[in-house]
This record gives sequence, C-alpha cells and structure tokens, in this order.
Amino acid sequence: MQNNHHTVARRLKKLRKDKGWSLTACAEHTGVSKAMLGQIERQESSPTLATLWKLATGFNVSLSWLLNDEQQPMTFDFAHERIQVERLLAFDPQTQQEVYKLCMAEGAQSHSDAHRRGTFEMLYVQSGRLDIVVGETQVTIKAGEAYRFDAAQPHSYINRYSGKTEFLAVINYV
Amino acid sequence: MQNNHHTVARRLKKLRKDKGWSLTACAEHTGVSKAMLGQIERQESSPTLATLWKLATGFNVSLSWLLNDEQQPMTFDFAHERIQVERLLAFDPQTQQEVYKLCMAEGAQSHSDAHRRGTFEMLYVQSGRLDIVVGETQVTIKAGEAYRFDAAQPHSYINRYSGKTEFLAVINYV
DNA sequence: TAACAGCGTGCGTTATAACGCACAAACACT
DNA sequence: AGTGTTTGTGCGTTATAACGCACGCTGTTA
Repeated sequence: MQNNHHTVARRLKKLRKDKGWSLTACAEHTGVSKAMLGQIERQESSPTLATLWKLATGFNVSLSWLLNDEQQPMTFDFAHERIQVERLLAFDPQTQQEVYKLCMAEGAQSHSDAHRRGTFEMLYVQSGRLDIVVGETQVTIKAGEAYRFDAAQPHSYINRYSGKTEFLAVINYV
Repeated sequence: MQNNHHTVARRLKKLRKDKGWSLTACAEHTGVSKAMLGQIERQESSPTLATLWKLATGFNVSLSWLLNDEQQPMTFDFAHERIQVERLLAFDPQTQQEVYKLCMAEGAQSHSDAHRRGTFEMLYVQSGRLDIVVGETQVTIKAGEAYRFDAAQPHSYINRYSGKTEFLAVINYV
C-alpha cells in the first residue's frame, strides 16, 4: 500500500490499450491533453484529482477502481463447472432485457463470448464473492456489491470464494 | 459520478476532526503542508495523486476509501416509513441505468411518481416479500423472485411482510 | 521512392498545486 | 488588563501539472 501511482499508470495504459485508443483518441474521450496522458503513463507526473476524475468518467470506470491496487492473479482452472442457472425474467423485446440468477460452486467458472455491440451486463452478488474477467481487466465483487460492464467482449465469471456464490445477472441488449 | 472531489474535501475534514487533529498536527502526520490542507478542505485546490497518497497513509485509511464515491446508505424515516436506500451503481449516461439496494422495515411503504416515458424498473427480492402497486395493478413478489414494470407511471413499494424486506431495484431510463 | 497519415514524445508557456512564513482571531493562564 | 499558545487563513515564491504545438518515427498507399 504505497507509491501506487505506478499502478495507476499501468492500469490507465492497459485500459487505453484494451479499448484500442491512441493517446489522441483518449484525449478526446477524457478531456485530458495527449501530452499529459503520455506523461502520466510514463509516471513523469502525478495527476490531479480533477484529471483523475476526467479519466475515470472518460473510461467509464469508478475512480476507486482506477486506483485500486489489488494485483490480480489470472489463474484459470478448468475443473468441472458446477453452475446452476435460473431464468427469473425471460427476454422481453420491449425492454430488451433478461434476468438470470446464478449459483456457482466453489472453484467453478463460466465463460461467455462477446455479445453484440452495445450489450451490457449488471451483476449483483447476493452471497459469496465473484471474480469477473472482462477483456484484460479483472474485478472482484463481494456480497452486496454490484458491477456493470460492457458485454460486447468476452467475459468470464469465476468463483474463487471458499463456498458457493449466488449472484444476479441483468443483461441489457441494444 | 461527477465533480466529487467535494466529497474528498468533506471526508478529509471529517476524518481530521474525528481524530481531533488541528491543521498543523495533520500536516505533521501526513507530510502535507498546513496551508495546502486548508486549501483542499475549502476546495480551493485539487490535490495531486501523490498528496492524496500522503493523506491516505497519514490517516491510515486506504486511498480507495478516501475518495469512495459510494454514498453511505441514507435512511428515511417519514412517519412510519423506515427505508434504507443504498446506491450500488450510480447513473451511467452510457447505459442509462442505475442500481439501488433497498431495505424496508415491516409495514414501510414508499411511493415514486411517474418517471419519464420509456423508463422501466426491474425488482429482485433478496429476502422478505414485497408488494408493488403500479397503476391499477398490484403484484406480490417473494424472496428469489423478480419483476419488471413500466416506470412511466406512479408506483409504490409496500412491505406487508412480517419482517424486513431487502430488494434490488434496477432502473433503466430511455 | 515519395507522400501521407497516425502514433508517441520533447519543448516552451501557462495555470496552479505545494510550500514556508507571517498574520489575525480565539482561547488559555497568569 | 498582558502574555503566550494554538487555531485557521492570506501572501509570495517555487515546483510542477496541464496545455498547445511541432518534431521524429513507423506503417500504409500511390
């Protein structure tokens, strides 16, 4: 828990690369000048809270996440998937939404390929803890927390919790 | 999810006051100059990530916590209404969605006026039982069940269950 | 090869974050 | 009263974050 504007720099660069943005494109999306972005990524300057906010909103992530320094071991185990899926609400053409309740056993994991462009998911963990890998980034959400992400890219759910994890998945198509 | 270095300022001042520190004492603990601390608290300057780190370590809190954008659950107590509202995900202009976790005490009820046309809500009851009155129709959903309705009309949540009811509310605007 | 576009970095300038110091107000003990 | 102490804020200076622009580099197309 120290000098981790290093991690901010890395995370920022990774986010940018994941989206396939150049520094110029990134500058347009975030409102931070291209030169500044380069300096921040190279750790030549310590960004202001104001610019951190610009970055977070521009990348559509929470500020806390941008600064969060948990290193994320990407270890997949291809054990037997033990997953229960219950459809709570069927797909409705008007709202373009469907809702699932999932229950994953300890160590279970599930992978989804990219949905069509514009689709996003909202997850809410009811009990346990869930790791979500979407693109190059990984997030952990605990019971009572929620997470939303762009589902137009491959994503995985992994239960590394010591017990079962129950969560809600709300999928919005476009 | 915008300009909330305001919250940082408040949180910082509260932290300092809670510990009973003066600006000078705070400066000694954090390594940030007294004048700067005052300016940050009065929102006259936007602190650098480096100084944010000094502050976090000085106060012995995590950086994420220092600028946590999640607002703490606010509790209403109008007459007999005892309702806790926790915003899990702030409104996101891209997905046009926000997510709340609500906890209603026995007998509590809450009313919402019509949202703008096209808005719909999805409710998921985690524990207890919830009655929803939307327009002329009334529905009861129990724990583990979900319900979706058009929110472009007045609607009410009522907890007639003999105990508290926890549920998730996912609001999609148009 | 030449011309061109897009990429990231370096440079000079401006805006401002951060500092040290001094000051006035509020409170304490003579 | 007077004296010392501690509170927070204002001022002048320095350090640096942020900007706009231009340059060299690389990949593509004519």
